[in-house]
Amino acid sequence: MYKKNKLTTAFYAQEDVVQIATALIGKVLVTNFDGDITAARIVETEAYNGIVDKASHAYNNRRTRRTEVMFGHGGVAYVYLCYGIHYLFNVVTNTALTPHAVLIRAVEPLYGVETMLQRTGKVKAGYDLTRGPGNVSKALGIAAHHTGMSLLSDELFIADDGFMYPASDIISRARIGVDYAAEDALLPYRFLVRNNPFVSGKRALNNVQ
DNA sequence: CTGACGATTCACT
DNA sequence: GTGAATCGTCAGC
Repeated sequence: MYKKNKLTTAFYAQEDVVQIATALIGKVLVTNFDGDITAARIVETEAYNGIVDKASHAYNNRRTRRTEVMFGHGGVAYVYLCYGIHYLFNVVTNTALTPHAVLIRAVEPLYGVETMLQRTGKVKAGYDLTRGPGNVSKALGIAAHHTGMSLLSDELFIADDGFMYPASDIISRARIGVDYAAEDALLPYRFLVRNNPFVSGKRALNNVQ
């Protein structure tokens, strides 16, 4: 399912991470772990612009065991534990030594809802099933050990199924939870689909022009 | 080795 | 709106 339409190495290697974060809106994130297939359309992303971005883990060339994967080539997963509880799934972009990444913050389920319910322990498939980055990883079965996995693999990849949101429905906002990043916290690096109920944050703010 | 903390979520008031 | 949960990571000693 969707395997023939995987995004390519060239897509992930693009120079402008903000452009990639925009382009990922509407694409399909697919996981196939242990025979359980789940797929969901991306409706919210955030760009992290490498060493010059105070909100990025790689700011100022901060290179540690955790961030090392971002310093490799694009097209691989960067998954880390946040607040000791939630795994956040990122797409590494650009080429080696340019540690760009895009955080997938919300998706809309397309396939495997039953599996998502099992993974999350939820009984009902509401908007909160895949709303917010922690929930996205949980529903799709993504955890820390997937860090470094290629997005060209058959277990974890992103595909283009031809669907596109109207450009006017994709809007930008300041990123969430990055107040520590000073002036960079104000950059409009968060992209979301207007009026989409799976998008995280306060509803009203997403519906505004 | 130690302590502080986070690209969050959920239950509760 | 507020606060707790919970642990890997990282800087500092």
